[in-house]
Amino acid sequence: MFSTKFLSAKNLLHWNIELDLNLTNRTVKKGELLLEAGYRCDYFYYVLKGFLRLYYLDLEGNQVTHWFSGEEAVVTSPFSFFRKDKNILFIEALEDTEVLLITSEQFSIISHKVKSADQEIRKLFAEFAMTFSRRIMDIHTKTADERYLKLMTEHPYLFQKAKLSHIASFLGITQQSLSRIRKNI
Amino acid sequence: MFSTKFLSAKNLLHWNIELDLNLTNRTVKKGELLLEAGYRCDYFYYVLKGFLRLYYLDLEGNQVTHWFSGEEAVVTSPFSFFRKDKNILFIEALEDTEVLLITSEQFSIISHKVKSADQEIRKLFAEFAMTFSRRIMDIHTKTADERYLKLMTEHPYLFQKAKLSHIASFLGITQQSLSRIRKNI
DNA sequence: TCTATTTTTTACCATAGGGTAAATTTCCCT
DNA sequence: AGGGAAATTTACCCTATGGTAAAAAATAGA
Repeated sequence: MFSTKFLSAKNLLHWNIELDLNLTNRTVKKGELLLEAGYRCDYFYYVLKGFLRLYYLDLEGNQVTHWFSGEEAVVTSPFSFFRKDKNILFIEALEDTEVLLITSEQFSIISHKVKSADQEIRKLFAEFAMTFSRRIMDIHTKTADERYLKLMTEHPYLFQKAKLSHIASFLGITQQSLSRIRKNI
Repeated sequence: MFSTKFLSAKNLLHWNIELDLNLTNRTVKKGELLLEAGYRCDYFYYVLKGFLRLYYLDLEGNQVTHWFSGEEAVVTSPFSFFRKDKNILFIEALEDTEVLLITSEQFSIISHKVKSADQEIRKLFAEFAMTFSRRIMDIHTKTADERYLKLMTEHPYLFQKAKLSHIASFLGITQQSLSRIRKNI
């Protein structure tokens, strides 16, 4: 859900030629996984086309949606990419999806050659931190109904692409509760 | 709660002389506010000594603790500092506290002169994003009891410095629920 | 178009945690 | 040390959401 003018398809493809990055891309069919828990995540994924869902499994094995990511957005499994912790995230394509893969080596090249790169990425992460921060505030101050309505308002297209069960776990409620909420509105 | 070797008192005071930053510091007595909602936050605060609590008010006017920050950590009101949105955070000193104030201008000077600055700050924000991310996962998969025990284990000193009402709202429960949880353990 | 499968809704009861209020304990301040 | 204020605990009932299970609706495949 995060896009940045800096990490745009245009810039990336330009740098790919200019800086000889050798960026690769990958396509994932609807319903298939771009990344599985247990496998290291060595990339930033830039979504050229399609729509992704990030989820993990709770102790009972239920999928919990952590994040959605659409076109022109950047996504990764931060615990794995930055810390080399064991990756717990699955990344699933909710429609046929095409991504550019960016390794940390390739990103280093960009950041050496493009003066503002680190600063721009810093901004991107500040946005990430703020969004998660805001989400915690919403959990602590809004009811499930209010969070649902807010999501509907801010990301209506989500309801075209994701299943209600995905959205329910993203909101931190069961599918049945979401169904009940929808009924009362 | 975030420290970074890069933004350390040692480095900051060194740069202050070397780069002629003119950093100022400020002391806040226990119980007083370093920042109030409604006022712009123009600084990164580096905590030299003491302990801070960040909170905001919900619609009923109740304080909701969003974050704690101890010595050698960096704190700010990101929505205000980065986006120039209206600041909603209060920063309260839970004990006599001394902070270094860093403006974005001063930070720019550092980042122009110190090669790795933007990269280090990028790491700091990645840590922030991951911590908030993890907190959302905990809210979605753990009971209040489990979140309380985790906090006790990971940040025991918190219980020396903060009131239980602060901790309860940080965990997203009422003080009465926290009391009940403590009784059952 | 029909059928099988998946997704969503509905219904029922169970439970974690909230709200109010009062009792108790702890902490300050003089 | 004593008294008043603040913090914490306890008790009560209430509500939002969870869990299980089954019905209904929607979707996809042949």
